[in-house]
Amino acid sequence: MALKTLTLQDVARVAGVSTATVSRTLSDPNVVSESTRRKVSDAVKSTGYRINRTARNLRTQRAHSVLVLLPDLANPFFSNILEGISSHLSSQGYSMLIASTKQVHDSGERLIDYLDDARADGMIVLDGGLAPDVVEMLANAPQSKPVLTACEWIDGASFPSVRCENRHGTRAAVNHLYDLGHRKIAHVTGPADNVLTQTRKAAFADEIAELRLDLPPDWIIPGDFSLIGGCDAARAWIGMKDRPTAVFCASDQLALGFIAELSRHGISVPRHVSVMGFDDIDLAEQFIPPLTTIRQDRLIIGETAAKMLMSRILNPGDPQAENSAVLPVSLVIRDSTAPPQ
Amino acid sequence: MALKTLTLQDVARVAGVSTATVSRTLSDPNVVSESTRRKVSDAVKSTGYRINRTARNLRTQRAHSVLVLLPDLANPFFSNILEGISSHLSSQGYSMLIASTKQVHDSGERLIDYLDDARADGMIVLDGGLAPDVVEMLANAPQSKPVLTACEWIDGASFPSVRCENRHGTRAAVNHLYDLGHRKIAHVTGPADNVLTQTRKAAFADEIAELRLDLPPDWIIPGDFSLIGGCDAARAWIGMKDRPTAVFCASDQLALGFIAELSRHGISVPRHVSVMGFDDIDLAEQFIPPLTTIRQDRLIIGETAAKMLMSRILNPGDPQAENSAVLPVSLVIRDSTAPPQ
DNA sequence: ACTCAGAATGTAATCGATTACAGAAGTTCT
DNA sequence: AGAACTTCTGTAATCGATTACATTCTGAGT
Repeated sequence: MALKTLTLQDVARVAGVSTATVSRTLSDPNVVSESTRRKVSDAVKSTGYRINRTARNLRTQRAHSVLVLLPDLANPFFSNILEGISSHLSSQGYSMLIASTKQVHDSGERLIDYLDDARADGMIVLDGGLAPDVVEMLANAPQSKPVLTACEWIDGASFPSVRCENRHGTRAAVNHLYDLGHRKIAHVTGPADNVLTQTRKAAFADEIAELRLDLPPDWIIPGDFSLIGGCDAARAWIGMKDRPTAVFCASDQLALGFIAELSRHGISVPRHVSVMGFDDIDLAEQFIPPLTTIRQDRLIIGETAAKMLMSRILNPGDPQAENSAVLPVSLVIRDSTAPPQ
Repeated sequence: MALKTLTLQDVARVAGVSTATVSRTLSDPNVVSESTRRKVSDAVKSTGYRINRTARNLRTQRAHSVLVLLPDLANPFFSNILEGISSHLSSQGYSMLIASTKQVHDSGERLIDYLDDARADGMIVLDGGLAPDVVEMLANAPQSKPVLTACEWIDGASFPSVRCENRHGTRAAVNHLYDLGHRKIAHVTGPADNVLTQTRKAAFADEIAELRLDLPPDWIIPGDFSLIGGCDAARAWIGMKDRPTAVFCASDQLALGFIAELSRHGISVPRHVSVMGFDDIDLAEQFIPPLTTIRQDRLIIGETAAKMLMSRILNPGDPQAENSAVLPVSLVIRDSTAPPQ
């Protein structure tokens, strides 16, 4: 049962040619003659030969795989992004390795090891909150392997990145609420140190100012992108003397938690207050009420990131490699927003 | 900047010993003398040497990584399982490769290639719906590398597996509804060809029979584990002449979709009908109303699967390797169930 | 001082594919 | 026919770590 591993040698012997010829036939069929090509492919079929990637990787100095780093594997927000990444990578014969920041930390492994020890040819970072020393290391990547950030990015570092139109999306959200007639609009933010939080918060404040609306400090409610954060924010809203009539949450999860908590207090959306999210996760459409939100296409984010990274891996040092991409977002109007009472 | 890659040779030269000694020092410090150990570790530090895994893998005939196969990366149900798997693997110095059945199919890659071409040392399958020819191939795994199924399993194949107490969970669900006073209980199933669907459906029917309750055929409502499936099922329920007063859904997503659709028709849960799910996904607790469900601990499922696979990888042919594990589930009572009107 | 077991280290083969270089075979042109 | 290419194929070195086997060193025992 456990056959001896088949090697190029075996195929070469069966085909009656040298290993070099077999290798060439496999990697670039056009350089060998028609007859050889047939002999070799027959031999491959009859022996059931399959290439040994490890050997190939050693010789070519490529791992033929890419590391994706996320803050938290259990967060469904990333699933579609991974799907997009993996889809492009596998079309290129590359595999996807996954690690979460938390685990890397727990297991005492240094992130950069993946790049250093030839396990991966490049890296896509989905976590803008990497510790500064880690960022430092990546920036001086010893083998100068490409690193790219997606969704989030890292302030102060200059990795190429894929981002969404966060400013534009935020302003579209505020405008939507304004158009419905809202004049008292609050914002539930993500975690304080997050780049998306900062960008969206600033865009929110800018747009509110441009519309000449009031913005008391406590209408910026600190959150953390999670369901629980949304619940907390809802309680903060409930406790306000002068309650905003609309709330723009920095993530869908926040918005869902917010609505859920309100509902436990007998407050109904959008009757008593309009609520918006950001992301358009799968559940947004199915929630009660279906959530008005800003949609980012996570599949495309993933694909774009993978494409950009692959092009840097395959053409290292190409000066005209795209350095960053900004992807569009769109306003999706559902039932969680309505004119104020 | 792009330094020549450091090899064992370099370390050996600096430390003034042979490559064999360096290698031994790294893999098993106890076999070398105290003084050598220090010389080598100094040399490693001063050169900044990092092992080349590809070379090691080639020589040891191990990939030091495991492939995880899921039906659909975008399904949040799997995230926690992945977290559990990855957590254990990385503690063992192993990496996790991920592929989705869909992509493998799209890219024309054969699954077994991963095992065949030395990219992975073993495989965890989270998709019970693999095509029979694929299963056939895996079963006759050429290099006899271990394969294991988790959550779902494959009828007719005898891979070791990690499962949950599906029967017990289902019966607990039915009993909970019965205890609340329900006598007319329906079941929304998963996709027809799924092993979990079949198991839970059978357990449901058994328990109903044991309780001597009626079960008209249309009270088994076909679904597909998804939100949309739940919506469809809700419309089926609405269309019934004699409506069941409680519905046990085969997944949380089904239950959420079910409740959402009812709500769009002005029907409220649990006032007009009690609804239960299965899984206890993160959102179950935050939904309105919070969902009564059967909890499976997905982190532990993942960890268990990884442990079992690793033990088979590290001790191949160990006859006393655990062949399968059945993990407990628990009833989580929240607000989506109540006594009938 | 001498033997000998055991510990520590070194030498060199090995894993399996790729590829630089050289040589053979086949074409075209004068 | 011979020169000058082009196209194909083969030989052998190479990627970087591991490890079987050989060798040297150490110290205990007599």
